[in-house]
Parts: sequence; structure tokens; C-alpha cells
Amino acid sequence: MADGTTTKPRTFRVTSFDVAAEAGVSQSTVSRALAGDPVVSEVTRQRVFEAARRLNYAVDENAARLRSGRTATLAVVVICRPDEDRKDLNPFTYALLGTVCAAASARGYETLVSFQDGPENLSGRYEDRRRADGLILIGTTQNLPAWTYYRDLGLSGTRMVCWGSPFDELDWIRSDNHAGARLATRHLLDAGFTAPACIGSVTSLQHQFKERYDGYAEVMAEAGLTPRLVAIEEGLSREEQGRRAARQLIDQGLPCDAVFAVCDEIALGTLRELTEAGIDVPGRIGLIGFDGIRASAHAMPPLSSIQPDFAAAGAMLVDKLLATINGDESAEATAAERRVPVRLLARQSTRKGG
Amino acid sequence: MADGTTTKPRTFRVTSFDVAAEAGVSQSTVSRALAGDPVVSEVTRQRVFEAARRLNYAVDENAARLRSGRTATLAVVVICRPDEDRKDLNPFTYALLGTVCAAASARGYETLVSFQDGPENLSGRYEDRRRADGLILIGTTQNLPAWTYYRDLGLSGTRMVCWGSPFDELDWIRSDNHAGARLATRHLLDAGFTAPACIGSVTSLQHQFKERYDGYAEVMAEAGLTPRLVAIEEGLSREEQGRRAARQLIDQGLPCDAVFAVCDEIALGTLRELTEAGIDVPGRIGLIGFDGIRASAHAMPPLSSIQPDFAAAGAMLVDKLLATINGDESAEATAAERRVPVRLLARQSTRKGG
DNA sequence: CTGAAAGCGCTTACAG
DNA sequence: CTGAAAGCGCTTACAG
Repeated sequence: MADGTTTKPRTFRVTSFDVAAEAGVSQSTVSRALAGDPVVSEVTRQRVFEAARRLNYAVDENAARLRSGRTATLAVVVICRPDEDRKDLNPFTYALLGTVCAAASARGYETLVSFQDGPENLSGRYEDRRRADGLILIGTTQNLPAWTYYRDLGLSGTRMVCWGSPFDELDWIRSDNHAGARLATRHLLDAGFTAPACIGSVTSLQHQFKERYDGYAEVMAEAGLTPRLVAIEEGLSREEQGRRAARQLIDQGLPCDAVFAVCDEIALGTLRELTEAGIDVPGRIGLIGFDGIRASAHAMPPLSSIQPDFAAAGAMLVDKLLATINGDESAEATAAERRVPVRLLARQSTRKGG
Repeated sequence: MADGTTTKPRTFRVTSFDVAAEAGVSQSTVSRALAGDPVVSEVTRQRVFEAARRLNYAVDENAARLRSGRTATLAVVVICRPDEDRKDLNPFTYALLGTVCAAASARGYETLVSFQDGPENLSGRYEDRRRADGLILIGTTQNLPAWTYYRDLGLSGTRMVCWGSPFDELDWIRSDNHAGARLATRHLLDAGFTAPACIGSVTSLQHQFKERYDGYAEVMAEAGLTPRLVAIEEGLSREEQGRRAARQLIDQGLPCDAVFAVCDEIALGTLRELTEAGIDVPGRIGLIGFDGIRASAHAMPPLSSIQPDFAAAGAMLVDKLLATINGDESAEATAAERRVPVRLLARQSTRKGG
């Protein structure tokens, strides 16, 4: 009906049968050719591709997935704190989200992303619904109900890999916290500081904090120094935790000449409190954080930190999940497959001269 | 076969036929009941829900979508610079991604997220492939090939809404840049600054920069002051643009007592250059940015800024797209529907007393 | 190497 | 209010 109406196109769909007719082959041959089945002859493949292009054909993925059972999709769930504004999410989490999606894409998978917080919007049945082949969980350790929900799901067979889980039952990838903390502490000592304290926790759900403290304590012991832990208070924002820990040190008359804070957001709070109290960083107190978030570079003075290889982290999460999906569970993951390498970002906040 | 093997469950699928048998109704009734069709009687619905729960049934979405033609999914494409590291993406973009996903979820849509940069990974045929009902584009204005690709797609009928497009042909949502720039400039004048310059551009592809300059110039004119534009150089990082503009002002002997930078990342570069040159902010130069990214709060001194309502931005993008999908194009979008409200974040960098 | 046919698991007219 | 049946558009044994 070549009337002049300007109604939308795509009111009817081009199917593989149309392409078959256009190319003069059967529908099953079209399917094989477009799927790259090597059994199809080169000349036929060409003919099919050209017909498909002429008709502007695209495979209906719902039909393909229904039939094949594969989704070529990974669900990525970002676990947030219930009260948390999306714009205030830890930038670390966002960076990880970006690299996870990139790694999935590089391996031919699309990513279905959701941000979940309260119990009412927890939903992880992506496999049952045939929406995804597996699940990558990232986000705050502090939302315990969410992690409990996902632990149960994981234990009942849902394929998943986590970053930040407080539970060891779930498959995980983490930064090489121990090595990173050693690196940070050694860096402080090498820079000439002689009494670095650690602001952190050995009891936090956040296992990584303990791992980081342990790395710090180990290097201190090797250097014949006594480790000093300033414990953060639970239930506060990271920045506020850093501020209060700094305040505590100030009240004690600064019994240290440097601080290793177990994450950048804590370090930024510490920095602010020290600066506002007129204490020079790094002149009086050297300071190094952990995570390498962008804001650490913008601080004044720029904050030294330990940064995980974000691209590697995304790739390792995806590869671990794909291994699980493909049933390669014979070989237990080695430490190297679970621990993301870290590097030192040496900036002004640890330059003893100033 | 109740043998003791520990092979995975879910080797066979529970279908709506199984639920039907369990509930003692027909398969079509199961489908209606679970879909919430009001025609089903309450007692039947209950029976079906319980049977479904007993069997741990979940609808196969591929089958449902194939049949119904609806996907209840929105594709969200983040356009990056080709050379750009995922962890260094503008935090503004990540925040927007978060609120877009949240808004979609609140309206019953899932989000298929991808990060696209080079020409080889541009792919926007989500509708043709029946993967999504429409497309939300966010990201850097600077990747022209990507925007060109999507403009062509949009002009040929793909439903989409953009944030950051250099092209006006595509449907867009933007910050209320004009109002925000007025707010920033008025704030500087109210704080006692008498000669604010603007670091920005009136020729950038980034329309918002011109809009922001115009708002600044308007308030200056109203106050009987002469606007002064320090133009940024193209092809540099935002931070470096800010640094060079600051350097230019310094070389001219600081012919201003305040700066309105058209985005926070430029402002942070400006701040750094001024600080390193020993120029006190805000003592000698007041400074305000635009965007309200997190790093602006962490700067020293904390940077004043203009922040769009991120939650509103996400909601407006999603609502505009859903209106397009549902064919509500009769009423052209009003300014209020396209312009995201902004607010002033007054911080230390504009406190003239210091 | 290619084709005819079955079937993935739903939703939705169509009847009653 | 419920059921029997068709059909969405593919992939994949099965034949040849």
C-alpha cells in the first residue's frame, strides 16, 4: 500500500523467512548463516548476509533465546544502602560497574544493571526468569539484608560472583588488600615517617579492612615498630569516621607522624579534620588512603593511595562468573584469580619534605 | 529418580503447564492469574499463586516477550571517549546512570546498560533485536562519531532520548543551565565580589557551556558590569583547561576577583593552578563551578557549585522516553519537561571573608 | 551443504 | 470466569 501516510515504519516485522525468500534459500539456512555456523558454504553465507542487509533484518533475540536457552546476558546488581542517594554512591562502585560492563561486552555478553536497596526491591531471579545466565553483585557491604537474600539465592544454586560480600560462602573477587596495605606502609616508612598509625577496623563486616590492617601491622612488626590502630565507629559515613578518628588522634596529642587510612573516603575525612585543626599534611602528619578514587587526586594536598586495577577487577569478576556458568569448577580459583593487583599512587600527602 | 547424585537442580524447567496441573486449572488461566488479569476470580488467583510458589515457578521472559512483543526493558547507552578509562568517566555521568536506572526500575522497566566508544562497538539496534522498547543516551558530547551514528538511528525511527547530544534533532533533556548560571553569578555578586570572570566557551559543541555563559553575561549586564570570558582550549582534559585558563588570568595580573567556571572539573583545575601559584581562594579569588560532582565537596577549600537535581534528571529522561514509546507525542514537551531544576551549593570557595 | 519440521514456553484472541 | 488452540520467530535435531 504505497499511500502517502507518514505512519511509523516497523509496523510489521522482517523475519528470517523474508530473508530466506530474498536470498532464495530456506529459513534454516538463514539462521545458520547469520549465526556463523561454519557448515554453511561461503557463497550462501554471502547471499544471506546481503539479503539481510537489504531488508535491514535483525534477529529477534526473544525468539532466539527462547529456543536456544542461552541469554548471552549477565545481570549486574549494585547493592546500595537503603537511604542512599544514587548520586552519592561510592565512586569506587561506579568505576567497578563500568569495568564489569566493559569486560562483559568484550566477551560477547550484554549487561542488565539494577540498583537494589530495600527488601522490597531485591530481586535476583534472573536465571529462573531466563533473563541472564548469571549474576555479578557489587556494592556496599553494609546492607546486610540484601547480602543475606543473595546468600540464600547463591546457596540454592544461582550462579553468582561478588565484590564486597560479608559472607564467604559466596564466590568472591577482592583487591589484594594485604599486599596493598604492605605497599602503603612501606611507602610511609621509606618516605621517612617513623610512627605511622592506622585508621581502620579489625571487626568490620568489611573483611578488607581487617586484611588491610594486617598488612600494615606486618610491615610495622618487620620494622620493629608497634602498630597503632585507631578504630572507626560503626554507623557513620566514611568521611565522618575519618574525622572522628583524626579528632581522637589530635586529642591524644598526635602520637604519630603519619596515618594509613583503610579507605580513601575515610582518609578524606581525616585530611579535612586535620587541615581544619591547622595541622599540616604532610608536614606534621603524612597521609595515605586506599582505593584510588578520583576525589583523592583532587584533594589538597593530593592524597596518596593504593589503587586496584579496575579493569582487571571487572575482567576477573566476569571471567569467574563465566567459568561457573560453563561448569569449569573443577579447578578451584587460585589466589591470583581472586585477588586484584594493586599499585601505589604516590602523591603530595606523603612527601615528608612537604 | 531420587538417587543421591549432587548434580545441579534446574536441569529441567518448571513451566506454566506444571503450575496448571498443580493448581488444577488450565495453562491459560495460570498465565492470566500471574499476569494480574482482573478477569480471573480471586479464589483461582490464590490457588495459582500458591501452586507457583510451591513449584518455585518463574515466568520465562523470553517466551512471554516473544509472544507479547513488549520487552519492559530500556537500553541505556553511555557514550565514552574512545581513549577513556572506565574508571575515569565523568562522575556526573555515573550519577546520571544511577538515577536513570532507578527511575526505570520504579516504572517497571529493567535496564540494559552498555558503554560505547569506538565505532566498532557502537550498536543501538535494541528495538530491532527486540531487546528494548527504547534507548536512553548519556555521556560525553565529545564523541562525535558516536552521536552521528545515533542521530542517524534516531532519524530513522529508533525511539530515544539524550543527555549531552550535540545535535538538536534528537530529543533531549538538559539542566536548566541558564537559570543555574544566573544563580551562580548572582551568588558571587551577593557575596561581595565585584568583578567575576567566566571560564568557559561559547563555541563548544557542548551547548550547555554557551547557555551557562549567557546566564552569566545576563546577570553581569543587569548589574552594569562587563562580562569577561576566558575561553578554554579544545582538546585538553577539563582539568587542564581549567589550569590554563587560570594561568592566563594570572599572567594578565588577575583582572577579576572571582571566577565562574562552567563545570566543576574545569573549576577544580582552576583551583589547583591558583593554589599552586599561591593565590588564595576565596581571599583573592572567589570560585564557583557547575555540576555539583562529589569531588567539589572534597576540594580545599570546598568548592561552591550549581547542582542539577539528579533524581529529577533520571526521571525526566525515562518519562520522556516512555511518552515517546507510548505515542504521546501530540503535546510537544514543554521547557519544564526538558529542563532539570538546579540549586546552589554555597561552600567556602565563595565566602569572601575566607 | 541444505531443507522440512518440531518445538522452546508463553500470551491472547476465540468460544463457551 | 475458564479452557482449547493458535502462533510469536527463532534454533536445532533429523534426513537427505
